[in-house]
Amino acid sequence: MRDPAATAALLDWYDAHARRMPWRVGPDARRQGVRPDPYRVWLSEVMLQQTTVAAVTAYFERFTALWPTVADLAAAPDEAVMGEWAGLGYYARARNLLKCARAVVADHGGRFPDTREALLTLPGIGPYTASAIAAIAFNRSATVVDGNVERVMARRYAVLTPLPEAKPELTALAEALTPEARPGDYAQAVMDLGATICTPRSPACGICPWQEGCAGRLQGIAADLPRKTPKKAKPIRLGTAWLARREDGAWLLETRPPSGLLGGMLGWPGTEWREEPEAGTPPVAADWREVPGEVRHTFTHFHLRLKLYRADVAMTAAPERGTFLPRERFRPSDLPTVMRKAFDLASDLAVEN
DNA sequence: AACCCGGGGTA
DNA sequence: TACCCAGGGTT
Repeated sequence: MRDPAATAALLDWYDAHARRMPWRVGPDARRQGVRPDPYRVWLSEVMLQQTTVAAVTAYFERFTALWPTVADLAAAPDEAVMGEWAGLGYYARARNLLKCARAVVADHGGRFPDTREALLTLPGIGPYTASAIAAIAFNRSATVVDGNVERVMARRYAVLTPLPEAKPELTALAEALTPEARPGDYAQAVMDLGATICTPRSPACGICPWQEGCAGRLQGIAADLPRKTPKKAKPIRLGTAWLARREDGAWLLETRPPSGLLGGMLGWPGTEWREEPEAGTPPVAADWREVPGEVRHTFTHFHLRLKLYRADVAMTAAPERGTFLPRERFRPSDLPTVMRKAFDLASDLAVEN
């Protein structure tokens, strides 16, 4: 049900308190009719999938400096993009980012389509991102539903159904409430509200522009919403990795398979990661030394404990797995975090030798 | 519909 | 520790 008074209160609050972000157009420019660049909106929204604003900002600045337009990104080598994405997580996003940029250039003349429906056909653009780009970049009245919006709706309407079962209900409530005017600002306003006032714990209901219409607050249950079905405990998986350095300083690395965990990223040769330990074979014959300690890292659905071995090998070494990456082409920042942790731990050992 | 997929900040 | 996050793809 539309609520013009609530919409006005929210937009007033947004105009006064909108968070500054590199991909946003400031209020002054917006009043002069400046629209955000669809490329920058798209890039920021993909980076923001399951990732916080604080984590995204530096990556966004780096990407737009390296590749100012979608055509620049489409022309970039895969390894360059995967390397720049390293550390941000959910690496399927980076693969789909490139696919999408190349599709925009090849199929849409280098311009993003301006409807939610057309945006939905592009790789890596789902219901949330399609609505966000349509509303923010193209001023279309699309309903944006992310974790913030789900929480705000669950509280505003005191929805007791637990997530994820409640998703359709919360989406319908958000759609019914979406106004026709200023769709992009409205979408970002609800999300800002969820991020800064209607927070998961200890919501600041006393300063909320929607406090009067909020059933959750009236019933005193806002902080307990949305309800969630319990999650499964994460199992512990074990693995071994081998870090070999050649005499010329090159490191033995692999490009991981294009799909699955850390797909398409650089990594150290090693065993599979399983709950039961696995012996495994080193990738090259050498005098392997055990690295004291272990790497601990938590993924979406398991905890990993990684045992490391390190060796210095001759120029004549012939590895059965992996490729020696020359020192000048190896940047530790190109590694996903678990692999960078392994490098850091093994490097400490090298100093002692 | 269920499952897979990172990483960091926060309480 | 557990939870949270401007979700999407695959099967």
